[in-house]
Amino acid sequence: MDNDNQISIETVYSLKDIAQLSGVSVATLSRYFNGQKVRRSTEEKIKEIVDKTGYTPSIAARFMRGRSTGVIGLIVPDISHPFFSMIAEGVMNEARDNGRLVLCGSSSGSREVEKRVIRQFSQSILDGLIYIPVGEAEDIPAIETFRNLPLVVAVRLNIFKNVPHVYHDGEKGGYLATKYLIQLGRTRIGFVASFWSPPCTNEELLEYTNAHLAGTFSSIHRFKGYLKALEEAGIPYDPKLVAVTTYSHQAGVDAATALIGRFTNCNGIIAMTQIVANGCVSRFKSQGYKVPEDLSVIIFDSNKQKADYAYTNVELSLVEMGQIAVRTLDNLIKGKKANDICIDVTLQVRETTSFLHPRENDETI
Amino acid sequence: MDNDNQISIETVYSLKDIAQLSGVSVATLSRYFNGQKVRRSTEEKIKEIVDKTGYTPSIAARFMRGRSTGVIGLIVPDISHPFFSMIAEGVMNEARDNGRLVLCGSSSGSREVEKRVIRQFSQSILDGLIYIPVGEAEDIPAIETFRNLPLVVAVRLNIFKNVPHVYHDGEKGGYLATKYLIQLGRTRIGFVASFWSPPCTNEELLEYTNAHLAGTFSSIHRFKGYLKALEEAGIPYDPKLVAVTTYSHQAGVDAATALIGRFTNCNGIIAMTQIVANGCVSRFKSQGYKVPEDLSVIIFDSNKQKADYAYTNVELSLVEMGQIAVRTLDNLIKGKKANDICIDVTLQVRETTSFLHPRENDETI
DNA sequence: TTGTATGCGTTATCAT
DNA sequence: ATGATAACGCATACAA
Repeated sequence: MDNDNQISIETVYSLKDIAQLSGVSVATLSRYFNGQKVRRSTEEKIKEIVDKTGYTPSIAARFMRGRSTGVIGLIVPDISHPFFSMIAEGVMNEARDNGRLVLCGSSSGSREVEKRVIRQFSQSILDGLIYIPVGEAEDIPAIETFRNLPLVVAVRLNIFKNVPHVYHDGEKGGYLATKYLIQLGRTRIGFVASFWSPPCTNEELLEYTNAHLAGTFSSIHRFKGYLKALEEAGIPYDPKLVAVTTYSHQAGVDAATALIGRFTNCNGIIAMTQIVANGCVSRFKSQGYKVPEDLSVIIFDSNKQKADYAYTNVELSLVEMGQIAVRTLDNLIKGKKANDICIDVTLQVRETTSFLHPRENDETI
Repeated sequence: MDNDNQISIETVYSLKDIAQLSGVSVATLSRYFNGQKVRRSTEEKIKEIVDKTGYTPSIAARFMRGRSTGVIGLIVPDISHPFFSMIAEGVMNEARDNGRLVLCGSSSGSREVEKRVIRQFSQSILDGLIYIPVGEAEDIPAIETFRNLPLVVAVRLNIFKNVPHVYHDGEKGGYLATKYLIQLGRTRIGFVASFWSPPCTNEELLEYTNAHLAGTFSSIHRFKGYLKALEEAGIPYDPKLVAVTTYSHQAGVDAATALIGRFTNCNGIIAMTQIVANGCVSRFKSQGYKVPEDLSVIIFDSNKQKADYAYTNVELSLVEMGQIAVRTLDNLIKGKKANDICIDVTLQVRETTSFLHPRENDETI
């Protein structure tokens, strides 16, 4: 309100405008905005006008000249799923703090949609891309699809050669969970493996572990840890204790139904997500099981969002994964070499696990 | 593998390249790609080359010429929160199906961060912006901040004049929930109002309803419906039955503690989210309350992600809200006028509500 | 219907 | 250290 310049905050200014207003050439201005040194007095003049106008460079024009735009892409299978939205939070936070913007697309859980998103993205203005593939082994896009875009794969492994992958140590997670249940005196441990679209039956899971594309599934990695812990403890593997299912609440119910129907005397459960575990537990409860006494449960999850049960879980640090993915991509964009990053996991003991107190008659549950 | 052109799929092509390869001028090409009519034979030639090269227009150059980029912005308070990530899913789906891209930023629940995001966004290449403000009444950004960008506000009301808002009918939701609990014979209905940062105490809530910025809070709207239903039923309002708190699990626990501590003989609860309700319920349960018999609970939520309790809830259709926001923004971008859209809500009766069976001695709980 | 020429905001080259 | 100018890929006014 103090003085009424003819400079309006509504307008969008170009370098040329600023040059005119400040009496400094566009070339010098460009250099200034790109961090090069200018004379002290020049800087003063520029700063004044920039303050008045609120000028900021056009990222479109910048990109047209072949420079970086500060925009990175993020493709997730389903942004409404907390697992991915927490990673996205990490990506966006880290990106923002580095002055980057995030172009985000959700594949809605479908490879078909994912392809469309990738196509849209690769013709876009991105400096680089963080790609979380839909969890199906078939029909993975070819690396050429990404057209020389600096690329980081998150969550999943072994998707592309020579592309950095950021993932959790699933095998260690499966191992820790299983070992802990064994330490609690539980030897009938159910493993509920979740897939977006299950590639095999419970009978086939052990063999499928060695299949060509098996390395891309988180359930498989965790399953390997499960096997390792069993072997270490001298407990024979029983495929009846495996349920192969998907990622929904109903999937958990179905898995529990299967485990109960096979008379496995299951006294421990390892599930991939909280939603699935909720389904499992509700089914077991309706059969009279008590958690954690009769059935101890461990999940893989980030415990940020507290649920009804405080699940004992393998902590997955999802926000952190997003941040790491951005940093890795940054390195790639700057031309540095970037390697795969395996994020460590820890077991958080909460309320869904306890020592096994054997009943008089295990058969009659 | 059939014939070996000198056209490589790796290269990025410009209009000029396509002009050279097809023998059509850049102007005609430009017109063609913008949907104008060209001669049949010309179209054939263009199509052939486009197929071979995989050419797509540079959105940066397009934007520089003042045309639309197909990019819209989405600012959410916290993408890791399921409430917002489900809206984001709707936004991204609808945007994708319209050939648009979504630049997405998370404010991490802080007005300060939100300001930075807005600043980044408004100097960006957006055709328009969907803005979900952080839930604090203070320090709302000025409309000028958005620099003539077509703008749609989602979730919240009364943020800007002459800007379309897309929101749920919170008052109806509060009314439906309260009325239903009353129909179940419950007259001591606790209202757990959640805020990102509570602007008043439970004693002050009734008065705060008329405050300047109160219209921006979803809790307030729902509270109005609560009051209306009470009045209709001739039940006097009791501020002791109100708990003003935040959005976490712990907030729910605290709210329950307050309600219990005030000896309110609460037999119904209306909570804003599932997380909060979970906290509430766990606290009441530890005091011996049974859900739904002793305490019936209704929440506001989208029931997509099934929890342990199948909560009776006011269904919020969040994905749909995202879609509607995009369509509204589309209209705005096309120069059409767009009005506020109030999305209808319905009550979904599930397992956390039942008729009240009075105890012998209500005092001794 | 099609082509030519100009300008959008920026960076890079070259000269000063 | 700074300024003038060409070039980036596209859209459009204008000419053909």
